[in-house]
Amino acid sequence: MTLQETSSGVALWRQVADGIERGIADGRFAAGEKLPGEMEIAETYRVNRHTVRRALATLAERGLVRAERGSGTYVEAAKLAYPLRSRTRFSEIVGAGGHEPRGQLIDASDDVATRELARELGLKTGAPLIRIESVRLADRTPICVSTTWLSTTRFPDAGRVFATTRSMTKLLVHYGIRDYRRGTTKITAAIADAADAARLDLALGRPVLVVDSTDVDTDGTPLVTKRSRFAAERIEFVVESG
Amino acid sequence: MTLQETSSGVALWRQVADGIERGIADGRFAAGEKLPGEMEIAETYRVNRHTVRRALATLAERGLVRAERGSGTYVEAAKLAYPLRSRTRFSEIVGAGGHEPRGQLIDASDDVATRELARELGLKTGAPLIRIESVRLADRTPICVSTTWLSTTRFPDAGRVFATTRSMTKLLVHYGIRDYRRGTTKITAAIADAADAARLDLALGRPVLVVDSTDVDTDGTPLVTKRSRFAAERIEFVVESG
DNA sequence: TCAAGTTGTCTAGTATCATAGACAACTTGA
DNA sequence: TCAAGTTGTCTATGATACTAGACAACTTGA
Repeated sequence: MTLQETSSGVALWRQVADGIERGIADGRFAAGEKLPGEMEIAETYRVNRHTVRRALATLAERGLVRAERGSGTYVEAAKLAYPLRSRTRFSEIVGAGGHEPRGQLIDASDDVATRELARELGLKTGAPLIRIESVRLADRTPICVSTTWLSTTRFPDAGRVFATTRSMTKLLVHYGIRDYRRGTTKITAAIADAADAARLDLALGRPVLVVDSTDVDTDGTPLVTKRSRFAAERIEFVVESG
Repeated sequence: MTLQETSSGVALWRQVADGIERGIADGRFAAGEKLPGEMEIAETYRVNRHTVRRALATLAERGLVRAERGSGTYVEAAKLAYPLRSRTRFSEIVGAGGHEPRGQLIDASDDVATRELARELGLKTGAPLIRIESVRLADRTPICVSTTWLSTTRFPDAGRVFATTRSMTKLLVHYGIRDYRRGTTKITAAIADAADAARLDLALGRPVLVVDSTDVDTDGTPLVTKRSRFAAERIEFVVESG
């Protein structure tokens, strides 16, 4: 276990805290168990004991661990049960993206097409769009936040329609579109920004899976494009092939 | 665009650097394009110009941007597109993008099957395996590190064969397997550990795409299973559908 | 009871982070 | 040619991060 020696822009105490949190998340430190002593952790990460204490303090503040004077520091929280593991298919998560009635509208606002968005939607750069920010949950655990763009010309008032229907499928039906399919899907990963971290209830610096996708109608005409950010520690995509 | 105000353990310059990098990754700043001036970026993120310069310096060091005195700072790199199909080969993808693919053996050693590995490969827990650690590059830039497991019984001496052939496809041909296809693929994301970060020439704390996959022969019999870690900032998976 | 091991708290010094301002060196377009 | 706008470099200051050492307060088990 070696940390960054050159300046990485991530504080040492944060790296230690993340390391311990990962240990809790993947079961190396089980719930209720005693963590190694502060001195031992300090030696493991080759940092000062005060640095370890700072790391443990942030974890304690978030309720992950509990320190007992004279005794030790104990793991408080159990890993959340994530039902979206083995049974879930990529097509159901991403293909159904935003179509589940579980979604929650955060914000809808006007936007204009960047060159990228215009190309995805088959519009001209600067074309008026409606941008919808939404979050989806499973068992009250936030799974992903999405930003969806639709053409204002094609779907006037889409923000309000989405707010009432809370479903992208129903929204499209409202505009006379009964069937559509996935056009392209691109997947990469990034670190959650402050806003996404807050909405996903994630610690800062935690990774998210970023999925860019565009849905098209049966003729292949682009309808909506969106960017979803999934909490990587809560999700696993399964690609079907063969 | 708001940054963490309370102490998050992530330096401001790093948050700015990540923000700009994300802009490059998602196309808000296209390759070759000029970034906003340092003053403008500083105002956007509400930080000092020196902080922006520090952020840009790290991006320049990694080859993502290039500063020109008196003129501006320009976007240098684009992400490599990596299509996910049932028959994709690393060499074909990289070669198709006009880059030169290279594979490099890091280590080959004996291992035994955990329950997970045994299930993937259709073996019994504890069965002898050969574990191969390798890294793949495109034009001298490391793209991914992989850990590959093969049955020792089925592929005796596989480590040495791989060392000479430097290609999984050629290794399988050596054992009389002419064709194979992708069985399952699971994708998630994580933070690079110290070893992977070093091999991928990544800063610590940077995200990787973790791909677990198993290749099967034409009968569906599992041949090899592997876990690959892709540098998320250099790659984008493209799922083809419809 | 007592020694060993634990967390809690204090002081102090050095390095890095972030801000602020000024000016030099250079490019671009009018 | 010249003004406006750009990046490059310098000095300076305060806040935060990290290390170091010491000791108090407390728990545990022999």
